[in-house]
Amino acid sequence: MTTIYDVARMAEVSASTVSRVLNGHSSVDPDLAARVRQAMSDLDYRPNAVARSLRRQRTSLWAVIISDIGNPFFTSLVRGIEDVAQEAGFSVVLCNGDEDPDKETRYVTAALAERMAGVIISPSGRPALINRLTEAAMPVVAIDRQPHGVSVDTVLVDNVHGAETATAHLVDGGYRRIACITGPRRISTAVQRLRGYQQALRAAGRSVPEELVRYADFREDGGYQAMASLLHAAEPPDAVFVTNNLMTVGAVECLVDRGVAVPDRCGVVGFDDIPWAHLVRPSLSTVAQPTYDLGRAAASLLTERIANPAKASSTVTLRTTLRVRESSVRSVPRPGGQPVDGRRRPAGAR
Amino acid sequence: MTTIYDVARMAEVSASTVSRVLNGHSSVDPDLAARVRQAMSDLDYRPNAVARSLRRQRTSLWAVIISDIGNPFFTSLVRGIEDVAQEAGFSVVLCNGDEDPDKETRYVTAALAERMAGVIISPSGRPALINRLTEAAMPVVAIDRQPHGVSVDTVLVDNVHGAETATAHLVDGGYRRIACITGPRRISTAVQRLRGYQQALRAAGRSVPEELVRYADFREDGGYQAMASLLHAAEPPDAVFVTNNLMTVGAVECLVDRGVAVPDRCGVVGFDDIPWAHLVRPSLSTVAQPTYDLGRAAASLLTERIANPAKASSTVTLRTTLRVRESSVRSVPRPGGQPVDGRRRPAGAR
DNA sequence: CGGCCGGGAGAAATCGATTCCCCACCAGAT
DNA sequence: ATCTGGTGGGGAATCGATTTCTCCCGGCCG
Repeated sequence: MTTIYDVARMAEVSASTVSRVLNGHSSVDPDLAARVRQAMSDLDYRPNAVARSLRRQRTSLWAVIISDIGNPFFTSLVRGIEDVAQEAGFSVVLCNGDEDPDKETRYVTAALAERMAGVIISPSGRPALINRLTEAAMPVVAIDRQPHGVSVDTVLVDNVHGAETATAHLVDGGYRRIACITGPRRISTAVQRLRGYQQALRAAGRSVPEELVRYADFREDGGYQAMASLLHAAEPPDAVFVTNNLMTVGAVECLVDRGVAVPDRCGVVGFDDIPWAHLVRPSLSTVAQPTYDLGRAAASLLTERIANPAKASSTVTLRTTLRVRESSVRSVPRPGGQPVDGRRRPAGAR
Repeated sequence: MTTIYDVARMAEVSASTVSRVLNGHSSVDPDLAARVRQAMSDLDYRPNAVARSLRRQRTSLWAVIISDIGNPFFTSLVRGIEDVAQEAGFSVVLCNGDEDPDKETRYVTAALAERMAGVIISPSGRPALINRLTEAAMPVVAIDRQPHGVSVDTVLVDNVHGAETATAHLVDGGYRRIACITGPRRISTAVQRLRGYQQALRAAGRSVPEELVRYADFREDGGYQAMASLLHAAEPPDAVFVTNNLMTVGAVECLVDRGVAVPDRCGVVGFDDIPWAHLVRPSLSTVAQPTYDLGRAAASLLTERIANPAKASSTVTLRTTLRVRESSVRSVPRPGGQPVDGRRRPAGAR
C-alpha cells in the first residue's frame, strides 16, 4: 500500500507538501503541486482514511441506524439521506437495528468506537442509547420517533394531522363504527396517531369507542391478531384505521381470511405507504409519509449540527398525504349496506 | 475522551499492560488485570477503534454493497450476513449502490480508504470494480451474480435449475404457449434463467418459441412493457415465466390493466419471491431463493478468505424452491379454456 | 542599507493503540 | 552459588496522515 511518504519521495518534496496538495489548506508552488499530483497518479495513491481520521479526530462516515431494513418506509428515506450526505462530502453506512435492542446497542457502540462523524437513528427502544451518543458529544438526529426526555435534533411527520385526515376520510365515506389498531403506548408515533383518530371522531361529533381501540406491536402478526379481536367484538367495526404499514397488511390478511369484504363490509386506511399498495387487491388507502424529504431533512440537520455543535436542538415536522385507493371507498356508498362486489374468495373460505 | 494512558495512570501500570488486558494476547498478573479493569470501568473507557485499526492495519467492519435497498431480495440476505458476522466479531455496514455505477464506485472507494476488513458485493456493473478490490488485496465475496473474468469467491443460486422447475410447472399445468421475460444479456442470472426455461421446454419435447422471449431491464416498468409487447404478438402466450421479482410485478400489472385473467388466460411464475406475494390478487407463484442462507454462505466465505487470503477462490451454489400459489394454477384445469373466475376488474379497463 | 514581514517548504510532534525489544525477577538445575 | 530458562511488564517504535513549528528567502519600508 503506497503512503504519503512514497509520493513525497517520488515527487522529491516533503510529506507535508503532499498533504498540503491533498487538502488544499495552504498554498503550494504550482510546479511542486503538479509534480505531487503526477506522483500520486503514477503510484495510484489512495490516502489512508484511518490515519487521517486518527489525526483529525473525526471521520467522514455517517451511521444511519434504522429499526427494520425490511420496512419499505426506510428505503427512500435512506436515499434522501444519501443525496444530502454526498453533497456535504460524507459517506453513509446503514446499520440494521432490526428492532433488536442488542443489535442497536452494538451499532451505537461501533459508531462511537469508530468515531463516526454523526448518527441518524430511528430509536426503537429506551432513550439511554441516545444519551450515550450525546454524552460522547456525537452529533445525532432522531428520525420518525420523538425520544423522551432527551434534547436532540428530530425529524417527524405530523402524525396527529395525518391520522385525523385518514379518520375523517372514513367518516366522510359513511362508515359508522370506526376502529383503530395502534402501536405500543411507549412509542410516540403510536400515541400521536391514536390521538389524531380520537380528535377526528370528536370533530365529527362522534364519541370515541374505546372498545374499538387495540394496542399491538407494529408488526404484521400483531395487526392480524388485533383485527381478529375486533371482529369478535359484540358490535364489530365497519372500518379500521391502522397506524403502521406492516399492521395494515396483517389486518387486511385477517379480513380476507375471514371473508369480510373490503371496503364494503369493512373499510381500511393504513398509516405509511407500501410500495405495492396498488397491487394488493383491494388496493390499500394509506397516509403516505414524505420519506425522501424526511431523509433530506434529517441529513440537513446533521450537517448543521456537525458544523455547529453548540446550536440549540430543533425539531422539523413534515406533512403527510392521504392516498385514497380502493380499500376505503365503497363501490356503492350505502352505509351499513351489504357487500356489493367485495368477495374475492368463495364465502366461508378460511 | 479517555485514552489508554488515562487508564494506565489510574491503574498505575504501563499502557502496554492495559493493552494486554484489553486483548488478552499475553498473560497478565491477575491483580494488575483487576486494577486495570476497575480503572477502565471507572473511567468508562472505550478503545478508539480508529487508532487500533491504524496500528493493526485492519478494521472489524465489513462493507456490504447491495445493488438496490428497495429490493426485498436483500433484506433477509443482510440478516444472514449479519448473524455470521457477529459471531465472527465483525460489524456490518450496508452500502446502497442503488444500481448506480457512480454510487457503487464511491462505496468501493470508501471501503478501500477505510481499510475495511472485507466486502460483500452484488455487482451491478462491469467487473473493473471488483478488480480494484482484489488488486488492493481486499477480501471480497460476490453474491447473486457471477462476475466475468475475475477470480473471486462467489455465492449463487442454481438459476438454471430454478428456471427449469418453474417452466416445467407451467408445462405440467397444461399451458401451451409459454413466454419468457428475462433480463439484460450481459447479466449472468438473466442468461442462466433463460437457459433453464429453454431446457425445460426441450425436455418436455417442445420447441423453444424465440418469438416469445423478451429481454428487459430487471425493473418493474421493463416487465410491464415486455408483457405488453408479448400480448401484441401474432399468437400471444397463455403463460409467462419472468426472471426477477420486480419485472413479475410489472408483468402482472400489465395483465390486470389489459383485463387478461390470471391464471386462467395467462399463467405467471416469477423468479425470486416477494414478501407480499401472498397478498397480491391473484397471489404470485414464485421461485424462492434461500436469501438468508445466501447471506450466511457469503459471510462464511468472507471469514475464511480473511483468515486465509491465499486460499483458492470457490463458488457456492444453493438450490431454489418453487412456491406454487394462485397465479400459475388454473381453477379448472382446462387447457386453452375460457377464463372461469379470473376477472377482478371490468373487462377492457385500462 | 538594515530590519521586518510574509509566503513557502521541510522537520518534527501528534493522534491512540499495538507490539517488539529488553530487562528484571524467580524457580529449578548443575 | 551460579547459570539458565521462562515469565511478566515497562519503554519505545510504529501505523500514516495532519499540523505546528521553524527556517529560509525575497520584497518592502523606514
